Order: sequence, then structure tokens, then C-alpha cells
Amino acid sequence: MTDKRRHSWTDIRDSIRKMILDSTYGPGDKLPRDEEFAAQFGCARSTVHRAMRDLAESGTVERRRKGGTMVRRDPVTRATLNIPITRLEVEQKGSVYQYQLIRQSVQISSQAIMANFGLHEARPMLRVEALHLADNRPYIFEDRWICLETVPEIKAVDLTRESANEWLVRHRPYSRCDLRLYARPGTESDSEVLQSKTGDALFVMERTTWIGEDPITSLRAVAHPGYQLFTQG
Amino acid sequence: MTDKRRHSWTDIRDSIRKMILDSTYGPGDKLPRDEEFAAQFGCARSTVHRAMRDLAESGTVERRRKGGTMVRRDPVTRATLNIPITRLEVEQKGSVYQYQLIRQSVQISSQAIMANFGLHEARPMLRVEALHLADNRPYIFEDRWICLETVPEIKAVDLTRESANEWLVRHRPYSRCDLRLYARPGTESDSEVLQSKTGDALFVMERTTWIGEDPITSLRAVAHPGYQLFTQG
DNA sequence: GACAATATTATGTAGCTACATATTAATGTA
DNA sequence: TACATTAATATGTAGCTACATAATATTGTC
Repeated sequence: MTDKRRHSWTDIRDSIRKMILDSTYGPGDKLPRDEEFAAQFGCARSTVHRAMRDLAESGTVERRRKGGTMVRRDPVTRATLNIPITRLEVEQKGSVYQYQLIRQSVQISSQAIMANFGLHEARPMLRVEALHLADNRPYIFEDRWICLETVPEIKAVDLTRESANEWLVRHRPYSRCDLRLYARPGTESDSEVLQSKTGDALFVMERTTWIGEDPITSLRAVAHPGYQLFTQG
Repeated sequence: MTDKRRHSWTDIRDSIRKMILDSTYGPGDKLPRDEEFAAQFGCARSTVHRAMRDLAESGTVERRRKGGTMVRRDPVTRATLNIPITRLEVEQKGSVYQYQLIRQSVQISSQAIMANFGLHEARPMLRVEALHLADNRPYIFEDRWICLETVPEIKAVDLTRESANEWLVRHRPYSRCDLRLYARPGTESDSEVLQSKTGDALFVMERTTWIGEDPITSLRAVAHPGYQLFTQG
């Protein structure tokens, strides 16, 4: 069946993928056990396991202990978005980055923010409104809420100098992240901060993060007209 | 130093991450070799390797053979977008899915499409314009170019019945995918297909895929006003 | 000193064993 | 029959060895 001495896990993965694509195994079908595949390919189970993990990560198959491996019924396109610190995003384009703190205050979490976090009770939060600029022009406006119970240290940070965006990314890892992307027509108040015209289409990114079960931050970032989010993978 | 008999790779990963966050190792610093970490934690090199691979995938560190492991200078937020087949996206919301083929013709690739693919010479492609509907209302309009040299079988597919979106996802794996997301004001021609009003902000997704070096498809999908892209991870 | 050939080194992978874990299937008991 | 207990099973992980690979450092030659 097989000739090569050693098999790379990518070869095994590609072979299995091919079998799925030529419908040797169709959507919803159960695949052979890893051990069986290993015997079939003449490699170790660990190699099949490595291949399977990749297929599971890319959304091609679904694995469950004891349940075995199944071909996913609904193939998905998975793309990894790299969302850098806004400062770096600006600088990488060769532009001069600037940052303005617009407002900052301790508030009780609003209904919308509670919904983002899935909280039932209001919590004290630091609300930070700030503007990121590229070459002296508005780039992204962010309206951010930071949970003071989870991140009390933020009170000691001088947010006129360092953006909350940057401080949080550098000091607070998160275990879960919700992301919502959409388009919205520019309003009156947008035009004040973003210098946009009413009628402009604005790109909005909403991001909410947790560490374990504890809320960290929830923000809405509105980008300047013409902004594009781009990924390669 | 360590008490537990066995160490899970997630524990090791978290320990290393913690050391990076409390600046035991700062941005740009070189981390100890895997073997050293293994000795330090009292675990096997393979366990450290597993942990490191995860940290590299999440963008926390960067690894190079012989070069060792470095803490990334520019931390990024990585989010995985799951882009399902449009039909499934609609059905999952409990809506009735419909599909309309609007136009279909063989054309020479336009300048814009050649740029997307990075091609220097024009190639024959199948251009397919189609509308996805949810509950009889326009959902997403897609303008798609399919490379006939890479995917000749598409000519035999009845695109009035099955969407190119669905056929390609089910039959053509890709090895590379570029994705571009942005907002655009609705135009006259948008309002025809999407029943949008001029002044509406439309969410646009551009996707280009290759298998190896060969172009597969490049498309611009314009969503109805109010559309949101959402991910959890 | 310049540059090619060679050695060194840290990560990457393949193969093996043993055991952990989750989940289903089978069994026992009231 | 209903439900708790136990067994069986496929994937997941940890640890080990050996070798592959890529990138850097060293050496040798002119």
C-alpha cells in the first residue's frame, strides 16, 4: 500500500482530506479510528493524530472521545484575523501615529455592555473614549468599557499617554474573545470625532474579552471612512 | 522546584505566558531553549514544544530553527472567523434560504481580479453574479470570478440550482485565502439587487483563494444593510 | 579579508509506550 | 422498566528516543 519509509503528518492530512473531497467519506460520515488509519498508511498513530488535529482545527472534521471522528456536515471557511495594536497598524503603513484621550470616567455598566458580557448585574467600569490618529487625521475612534473588578490596575495607568488598547494587550491576556463586525452609516456625532460626512459608510468592530469567567473589556471601534481589514492565510 | 508528577502542556504554556506578562521576558527577548524550560519545569521537551507551538500560533512568541524562541515585539489579537456556506448561515438563523443566479458568462479576467490573484497575464474565467435570499429578502449579493484553468469542472455544474459558493466549498479545497472586509455606501445598482436605499452602509467581504499557486476564485460579497459578522473564540 | 565549505545548534517531526479522559454501551439491581 | 454502576473504547496527553531541517557559527582556502 505504501512505499515511503516515513510519512509526514501533512501528507497524511492531505490524503485524508482528499478522501473526504472525493466523497470516499461524505459529510456526516464516521471516519475510521486513528489506529486503523495508521495501519492503512503504515505510520504511527501519533502521526495520524497530528493530521486529524489539523483537520479538526481547520473545521473539516469533528472529533469526540470515544465518539470518533466525523466529517463535518457544514464545511466552513476559517480565516484568522490578526488585529494588531492600533499604533502598530498605523506605523506599519508608514504613517505618524497619535492618540487622544477624549473622555474617561467610572460608570456603572450599561445594559448594552452587560449584554455583551452576559452579565446579570451591573458592575463598576472605567469608560474610556479615545481617538487614534494617522498623519493627524482620525483613524479609529474607540468607546471602551473596562471592568474595574477584573482590572483594578487600570486606574493607575495614565491613559492620556498610553492607550488602553495598548496597555491591555500588553498586560492582560484573555481566554475568550467575541468579535462583531458590521457597517453603519455615519451619524452627526461620528462626524465630530472622525471628520466623516453624514452618508459615509463606517466600519465598526466590537470586541469583548474575558479571562476565564471574568469580564475584561468591551469596546466599539469605529474606523474612518475607507478603512479596510485585511488578512492573508 | 516542581511538585506535580505530570505537567499538562497547558500549564506549561500558562506559566511561560505569565513570565512574559510579568516581564521576566520582555518583548524581543530570547527565551531559553525548550530543553532548558523542560529541565526547569521538570517535564519532557515535547511538552514544552507543545506549549510553545500554541504560544506561537496565538502570536505571543516567534520561533525559528536554530534561532530559538523570541517574545514577539508586537502582540496581536488573533480571532478566527468562521465563514459558513451562505445557505447554512441563513438556515441557522431559522430563515428560508433561496438562491438566484443573475448572470453567468465566460470572461477574460479584469485588471482588478488579476490584481487580487497577483496575475500578470489575463486568464479565462467564469464570472457568476448571484443573489442569496433569506425569507424572500436579499441577503448577500456575490460577484464571483472562477478560474477555468484551475476549476474546469465548474462548467458542468448547473449554477441555477446550486450556488458556486456551495459547490466550491464542497469540492475545492484551498491552500491560501486572502480576505478583505470593509464598509461601502450603497449605490444605485446595489439598491436594485439588495433593495437597499442610497445612503445605507453596506458590509463588503472580498475573498480570494488559491490551491498551491493556482488561482481558484475571487469574489466580492455585498451584504444587506444590517448584516453582522460574528465570531466567538 | 572575502567567500565557500563544514560543523553546530535549536526547533521540527516520526515513532514508540503508557496512561488519562470522556463518552457510549452493557450490565446489574431494585 | 428505571436508574445507577461498571466496562469498553476512541481520542487526548505525557514521556521517551532518534533523526530531519534550517539557520547560524566556525573553519578552511585562496
